Amino acid sequence: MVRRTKAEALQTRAQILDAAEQVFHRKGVLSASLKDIASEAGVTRGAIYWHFKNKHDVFMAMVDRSRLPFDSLAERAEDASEPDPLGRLREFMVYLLQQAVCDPGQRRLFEIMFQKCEFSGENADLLDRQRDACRDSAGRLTRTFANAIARGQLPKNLDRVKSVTWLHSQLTGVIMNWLLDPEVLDLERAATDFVDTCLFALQHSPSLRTSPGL
Amino acid sequence: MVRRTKAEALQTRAQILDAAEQVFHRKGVLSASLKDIASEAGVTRGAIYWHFKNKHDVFMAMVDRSRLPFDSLAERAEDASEPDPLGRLREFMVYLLQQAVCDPGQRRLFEIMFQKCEFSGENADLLDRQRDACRDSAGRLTRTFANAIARGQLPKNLDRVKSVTWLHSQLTGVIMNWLLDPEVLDLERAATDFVDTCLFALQHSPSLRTSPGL
DNA sequence: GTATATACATTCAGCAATGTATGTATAGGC
DNA sequence: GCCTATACATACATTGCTGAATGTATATAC
Repeated sequence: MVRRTKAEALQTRAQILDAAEQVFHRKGVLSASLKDIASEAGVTRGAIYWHFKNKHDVFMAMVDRSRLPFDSLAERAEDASEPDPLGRLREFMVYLLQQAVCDPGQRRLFEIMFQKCEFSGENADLLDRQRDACRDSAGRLTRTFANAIARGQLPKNLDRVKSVTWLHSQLTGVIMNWLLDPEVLDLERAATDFVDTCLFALQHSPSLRTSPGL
Repeated sequence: MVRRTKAEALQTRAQILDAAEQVFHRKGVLSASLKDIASEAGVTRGAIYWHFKNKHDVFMAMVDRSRLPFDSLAERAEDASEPDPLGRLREFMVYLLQQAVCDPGQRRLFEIMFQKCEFSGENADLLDRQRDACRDSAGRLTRTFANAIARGQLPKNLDRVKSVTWLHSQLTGVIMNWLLDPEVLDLERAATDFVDTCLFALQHSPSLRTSPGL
């Protein structure tokens, strides 16, 4: 091959990331070699080393590429002027679960992160970033909860830390468990019931309140 | 070194598995080499190849070694003659969560499985075994639920598949989330509240029933 | 007491992946 | 129309690990 235009170079970069996603998903992040990714992308390793520092750099770029679609939905839920914060939160959670089922790219991403990835060595910083992302979501949930409490959608004496942590765990748990065994349950149908059960528990479970007697 | 007695050989084997646990936890399963494990165990790679076929075999042996303590507790909950199946289930879940916090070995195991392990290539069968183990637990939960329903501890029209899947997801989600960020919450204290919230939802959430109106 | 299987240590060949160095043809600025 | 940075491909050296082969000293069976 020869020198491409800038637009073509960007496309090459995207091709490499697409290929990486496929290969990471098929063989696992650590087991995948740059040779694998290169041949999947229809280029040589030289091209990869031109666009990226090394495999870890490719992986990070691939992860970064796909954090966008969820943000807008989540933001609306934590907007203080939103009259129905719990409704937005419900929408968001259902959407997230259904995306995991229906969007093959999203599902692949989840499977890579949950099953095909070692958080160690070079990837140790990825664990930190996961933790940061986790705390971000927790912060959003906390603000959304505050709005919901102000509007009487959640009880005033809800233990914020406990309930946020609990709800967040529910989401990751459902996704992870379903990915492990997708056959046992039609998650797309069950999503709303799962989410509603979580919200029901938030609203009514005494064990998530600060003062047990209320 | 020289020829050891059978008892000493068994101890060597255990040493290797202990070392593997440490090294897998520190470097990740795929990144760890047999050389690492050997030097951690104070033996040479020759010793490992004597006791095991390869690294994957070591890993499998390490995983198999630690499935025992939970079984007895879980079994009591699914015993049809148990007068308080939900109470046993509660005990078991709380115990499981607290073990993840307090028992360093158990925690290490969880961290290896959740964060330091790629389920791909040679480890693909491990994913199958995870799935099997998951279905085992689901089966136990199903039987326990049946007992609880028979004894009036859970509603008659509970959707078995949905509720079992949901509860199981809660457990794995809580453990996984806490392992990612142990600082934000004292899980040992929160464990009972989390479990009670889950049980509360099982008992009262309309979204887990088969017929919504009841 | 001898023979043999055992429980390792040591050595070696070979591969596969990585990173780098170099080649090369073109795009785009002047 | 030339020059240079760009966007790759190709070739090479190095490394680290694996698995198997071999060595060896001792339990243990007989």
